[in-house]
Amino acid sequence: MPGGRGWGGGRGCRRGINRFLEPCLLLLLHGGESHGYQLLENLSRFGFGDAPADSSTVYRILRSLEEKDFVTSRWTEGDSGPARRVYSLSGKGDRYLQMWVEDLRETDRILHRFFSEYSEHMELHCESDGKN
Amino acid sequence: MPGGRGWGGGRGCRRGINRFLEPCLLLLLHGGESHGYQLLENLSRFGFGDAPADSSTVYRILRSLEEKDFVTSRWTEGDSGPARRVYSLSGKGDRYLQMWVEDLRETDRILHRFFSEYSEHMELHCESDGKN
DNA sequence: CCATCTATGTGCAAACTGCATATAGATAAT
DNA sequence: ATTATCTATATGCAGTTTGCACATAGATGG
Repeated sequence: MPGGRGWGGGRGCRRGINRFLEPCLLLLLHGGESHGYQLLENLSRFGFGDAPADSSTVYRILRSLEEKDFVTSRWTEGDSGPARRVYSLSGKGDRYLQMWVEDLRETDRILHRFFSEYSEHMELHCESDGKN
Repeated sequence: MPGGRGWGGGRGCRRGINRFLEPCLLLLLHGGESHGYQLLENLSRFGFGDAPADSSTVYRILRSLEEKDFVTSRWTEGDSGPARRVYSLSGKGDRYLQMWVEDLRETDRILHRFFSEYSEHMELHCESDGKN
């Protein structure tokens, strides 16, 4: 099962768009520097169905973005709570976001191609074919 | 890099929608029984950007679909060439396709949520901010 | 006989992800 | 003061998916 909504997903069970958290984080950082925990909360704006995004995945993506120089980070002492690693988007990261957007537009086209194939096909099979 | 179009992808480099070949194959089989090689050719109808879908992936997905009783298969001697393993969609597979479609609609919603967040954000940043 | 096309498959390594768990400072409750 | 909870970051692990390379084998044409 594709691990999607309603068909029981296990550990490595994936669904939806690959690495989709990455462009979401990049977009959030385009709005200004932020730290992992805050980004995690702001990710809810993108409404991932039900699940509120796994924190470990978020932190790992942020570190991998830094490895590739798409973001930079520095430690700061907040007004309260433990120290935070604050990330900022770089110019390279900005361009990377643009590539992601193009890629997602292509994904969107592919998705709609599927939907149109689907409805076109289902028009010809509108009688409920009682398959066993 | 997300392995997408234009940023160099390696072996385990994934992109786009997870297991997307699965609903495509199910939809093709909904149109009538077929074998792997033929399905592989018909997949071009879904226009996966440039790459024409990897054959090993297609064959593996077909076997995994049979394992879960979403399709059945039988061997046939064609008019020409080697024997073919011909797959047929089962009723269970038909329902599985419906779940896939719902899942893809949700993916579509999430994708458009991203796009609207993106354009909404970019409206406020229309001046080209020369990030280094 | 050899190259090529048709057709199906395995091996492998890289990559992604969700869950569990670890760590630790700060804050609130008892 | 001790304990629990919240904030914040991170690692380990195992399951899953994927693309590339490669293997196998029958059929067909030169």
